[in-house]
Amino acid sequence: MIRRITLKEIANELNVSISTVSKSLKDSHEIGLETREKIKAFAKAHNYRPNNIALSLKNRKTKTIGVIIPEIVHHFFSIVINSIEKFSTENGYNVIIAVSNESFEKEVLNMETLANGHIDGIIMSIAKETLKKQDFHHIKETIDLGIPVVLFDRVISEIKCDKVIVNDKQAAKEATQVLIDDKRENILLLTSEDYVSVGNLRTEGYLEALKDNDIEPNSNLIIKVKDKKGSQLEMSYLEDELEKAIKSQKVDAILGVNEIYAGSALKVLKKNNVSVPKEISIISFTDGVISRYSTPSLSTISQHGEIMGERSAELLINKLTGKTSSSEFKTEIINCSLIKRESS
Amino acid sequence: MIRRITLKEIANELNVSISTVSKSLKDSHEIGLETREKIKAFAKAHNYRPNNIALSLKNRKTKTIGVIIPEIVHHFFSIVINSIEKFSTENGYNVIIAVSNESFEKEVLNMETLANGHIDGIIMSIAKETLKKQDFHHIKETIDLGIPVVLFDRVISEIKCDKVIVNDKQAAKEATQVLIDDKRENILLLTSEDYVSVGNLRTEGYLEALKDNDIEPNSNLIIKVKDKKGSQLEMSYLEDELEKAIKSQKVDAILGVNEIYAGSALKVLKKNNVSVPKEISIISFTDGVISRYSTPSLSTISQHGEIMGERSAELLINKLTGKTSSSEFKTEIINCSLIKRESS
DNA sequence: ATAATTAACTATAACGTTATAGCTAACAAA
DNA sequence: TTTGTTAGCTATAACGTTATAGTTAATTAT
Repeated sequence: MIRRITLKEIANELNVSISTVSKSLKDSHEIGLETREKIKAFAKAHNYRPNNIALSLKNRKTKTIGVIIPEIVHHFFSIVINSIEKFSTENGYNVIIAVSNESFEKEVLNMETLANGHIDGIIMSIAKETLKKQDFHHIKETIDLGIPVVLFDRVISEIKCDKVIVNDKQAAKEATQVLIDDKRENILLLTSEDYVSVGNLRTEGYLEALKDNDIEPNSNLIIKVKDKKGSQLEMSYLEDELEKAIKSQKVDAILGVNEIYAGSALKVLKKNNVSVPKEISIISFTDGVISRYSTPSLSTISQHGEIMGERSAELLINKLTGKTSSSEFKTEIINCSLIKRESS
Repeated sequence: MIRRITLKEIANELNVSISTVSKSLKDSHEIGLETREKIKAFAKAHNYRPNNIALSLKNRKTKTIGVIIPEIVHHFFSIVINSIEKFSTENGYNVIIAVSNESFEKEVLNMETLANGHIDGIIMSIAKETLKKQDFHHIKETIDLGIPVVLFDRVISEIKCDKVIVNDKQAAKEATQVLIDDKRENILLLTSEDYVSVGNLRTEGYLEALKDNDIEPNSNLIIKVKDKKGSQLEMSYLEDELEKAIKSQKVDAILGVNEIYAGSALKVLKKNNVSVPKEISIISFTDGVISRYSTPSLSTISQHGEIMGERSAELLINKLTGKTSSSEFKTEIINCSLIKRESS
């Protein structure tokens, strides 16, 4: 085992001061050329690398970004992380990941750990439980500490910070319109519970499209999937409700607020020998792997996770490097796009 | 903006020395009860939190684990990360993620960055390009620096460290046997190129099963998917080759070394109106979301990513805490299990 | 009464850096 | 000769901790 060499050790070996070594390695003209070259050669030969922890302490900067997400085994979030990681690395930042698992408590804990020196800024998407509780003190405290925060996807207006969102409402409206234009008027909406901001916005878009086309909204056509932790229950709830719904009334289209819901719906329809898209067509949010590999493949609304990740990282890094003022906040809206496949 | 309070500031405010504050907060009996209580109250009121960077410098420990993976938008890897994150957090460690994107250069870079003070140990799965190049100097150097490394899934015997793998060969053999028992003797293997250790082992298992049943292996029934970066090309290669294969010879089963290959195969079969599993049955590795949501759902061999992640983290943390000797290495083998669904 | 002990606290060094100010010798300018 | 300048280096403090080794003053033992 070879311990990493330090400035001090180099200084001792070459009988110069630590300052001389430090300056030489920075190629300072304060140090004579000969000494400088000698020190650089020695450092190189001994594979000197500055200790980042010491630098962090000195500079009060860690060059690390914390990302807090509700889930990691999730197509959309993993795409966003990937893109954050890519952009950050390119700009000299490391990424440290924390998963809240949709739990308020864990989110708070994660935030506190990260805020204690580990990171320069945070990118996050809020846990469902936090949204339900409406308790955002941890986020506010972090911001008060001078640590910039960027919220993406699941955001709240109450907090003043940079945000990156998708035009959920508009996208849902447009998707609904596409279904209506296809002469489908009994559109079933598979959405999440009200406190999830994005689900809510998508529901609004759906309702607006109906209104614009003078279609009376029908509460029997809106299924709000109860989310139980441990998604097994969640899914069977969805399946039961959907089966009831299609048996008790006419349904000729389904709009799902995420891929899992739509994928499950497709399974239910097939089980009931309903042909897709002939009898019922489907459009869903989240352009993930389920949509592409199911049969028929699902038409989806892409939320452009890569762009969201990149923009989030960019907004944060701009704050960290002082490129943008620390008191002015931007909300970037990414336009969704409808990817037409076989299900519609 | 409220800057985090430091020991020094508390000391100044209360007219005591920094040592007194430090000791009081650690409830040292060297300090009188009254002073101690006063300091603790003050610290609490001002929401004092020790600066982790300073602690890291002092203790030469960061309480952080680095994870280097080839991809993050990938069911298996994201499950492993999730599980590493969970176990690590429970044991007081943070997780910092780096993605090699299957690139040797990026893997080396990631490794060097992480090894410069950021982390106490590394868990990694080797990039394809690195496996191809057979250049593992970066991993060896890290180990030489006294930083413990745990390899999972894609490992190499050349490096002495803890490893967590799956009994790939045996699992492939068993899956092949299941197909043979179902009277399928023309089993097509969809595998990766030779340098990918796991693909290789799975191929070996497949061949062994054939041999055990006195079936002559047929090279036309083995498709080695060329991996081009940018998976679009990779997939069309697979689709073209597979289509040729099923048209030119009898095929009654397919074994895919991962879910993407199997999912793509399913698409090809459907396009060609081949009924699954009646005419051709499918078994694949990686128990992900594609397998569950495709129709028919795919029988898969689960690699138990959660267990792999947990074991990897456990092995590493045991090294970090000195629970296990730093010179003895273990290879844990996780048993795969076959999950039977509709495709076989 | 003097030495020994103890309680309660403080000073210092160290972890590995870097920025600032300071020092010394050589040489140039007045 | 005296002062000023410059090149080339060093000392010091600081980032926020903690462990070790002091330092007092009061108390106890002899």
